[in-house]
Amino acid sequence: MHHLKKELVKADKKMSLKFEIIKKTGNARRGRLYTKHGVVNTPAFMPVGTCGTVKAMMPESVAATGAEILLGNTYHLMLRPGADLVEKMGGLHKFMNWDKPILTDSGGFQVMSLTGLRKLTEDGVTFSSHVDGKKYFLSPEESMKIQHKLDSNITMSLDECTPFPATYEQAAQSMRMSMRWAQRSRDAFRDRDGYGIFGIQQGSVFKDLREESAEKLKKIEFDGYAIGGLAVGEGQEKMFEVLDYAPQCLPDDKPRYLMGVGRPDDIVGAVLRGVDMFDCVMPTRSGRTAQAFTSYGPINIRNARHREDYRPLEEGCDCPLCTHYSRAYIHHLQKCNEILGVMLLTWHNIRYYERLMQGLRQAIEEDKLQEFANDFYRKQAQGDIKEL
RNA sequence: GGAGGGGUGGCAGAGCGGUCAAAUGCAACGGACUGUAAAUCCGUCGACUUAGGUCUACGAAAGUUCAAAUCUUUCCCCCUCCA
Repeated sequence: MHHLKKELVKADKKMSLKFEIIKKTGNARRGRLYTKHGVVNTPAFMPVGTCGTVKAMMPESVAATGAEILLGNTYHLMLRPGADLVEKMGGLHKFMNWDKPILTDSGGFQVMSLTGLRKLTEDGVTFSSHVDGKKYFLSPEESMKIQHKLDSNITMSLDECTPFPATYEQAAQSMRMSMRWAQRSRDAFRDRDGYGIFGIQQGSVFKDLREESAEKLKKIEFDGYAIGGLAVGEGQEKMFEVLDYAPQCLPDDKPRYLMGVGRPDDIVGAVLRGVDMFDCVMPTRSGRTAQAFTSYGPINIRNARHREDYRPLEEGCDCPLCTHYSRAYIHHLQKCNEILGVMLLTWHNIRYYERLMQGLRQAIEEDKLQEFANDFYRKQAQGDIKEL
């Protein structure tokens, strides 16, 4: 046993995160990712906890939804409370009372979303903090250092999330810089058992750029490969076009993570195309803006038609909202801007996502993914359950 | 009884001769949200409309004026203070 483990480590010296695929159906995979803080069953959805909290949720509640891994953010935590403090407090897991795996984004998304507040050079990015205007410098090396201090299980290499639309030249230039940064990130990453680093493919909507990016990343060797720069305004059709080839040029035996995606229908489509991991603010942000996810499509619970609806949000959902409260009540809470409304709806939305992932995983295991997807899309298209 | 202040769109509240179908906020109605600068943002919000306009509107009525939510008179309400 010991011997076997030693051999594994020796043979796989650089790789410190184990990933196994237990079943394949078409391009879809059912896998397990082993980290120091536990196992992640894939396809997996990671709720977003940017500032060391999944907004409006207690960590124990997040765990109760079935989520096995969270996303945190380098940029936000570096500003507040600062990486040194998190380290001093025993790492992000302990600090925020979440003992399951954590993946941290590198700040690459903020390179895109904070245009105007940042200056980009080959060396790195200088941000003017959106909090107080103070200047912060983030390079691949700096981002790795911070993510080490946060003690995240999965470190993301620093990239530039290429905005859309981009010309071929812009996309190529941006992608190539991200690849240089990927190498620098990998070099600065400290391998430890149960921890890993993911590279991020870019290339916008251009097939040969996506391929070139994948080749470069494979050469560097990562524990997992992310697909970045999608769901940034290109629309689902174009995104699926890219996903028809992008995951396939990444290594087959490593997890594939589609960053920032997405709506439930995006996720189902992406799983069919071979993606294993997702993160998105959609369930949490929507919880705060009255959008509720259901098997019959998203609904806006603030709409007047829910005012006197005594039914649960979703029949058969086991979240606290659906088990104990009516649509009328959550409608009322949201209209009154009550904190509880935000809490309950966030909980429901995350639970909806996690149930969807459970369904996808089971469908892959049972070789019924296509039926599952067909059923899913049929119901989504059908729209909200008709009023009684 | 005396002195003063006021009545504006569902509510609060600006406007005090033309650029006013009337600021702004709230409410209402709808939409958006994809590696979180988000408990946020964006529309609509008198009625018709061939979308250019047309009509009805700032307590009521009557006036002044080319022109009135804005000025005058009377009336009806409301509020504050003094008897």
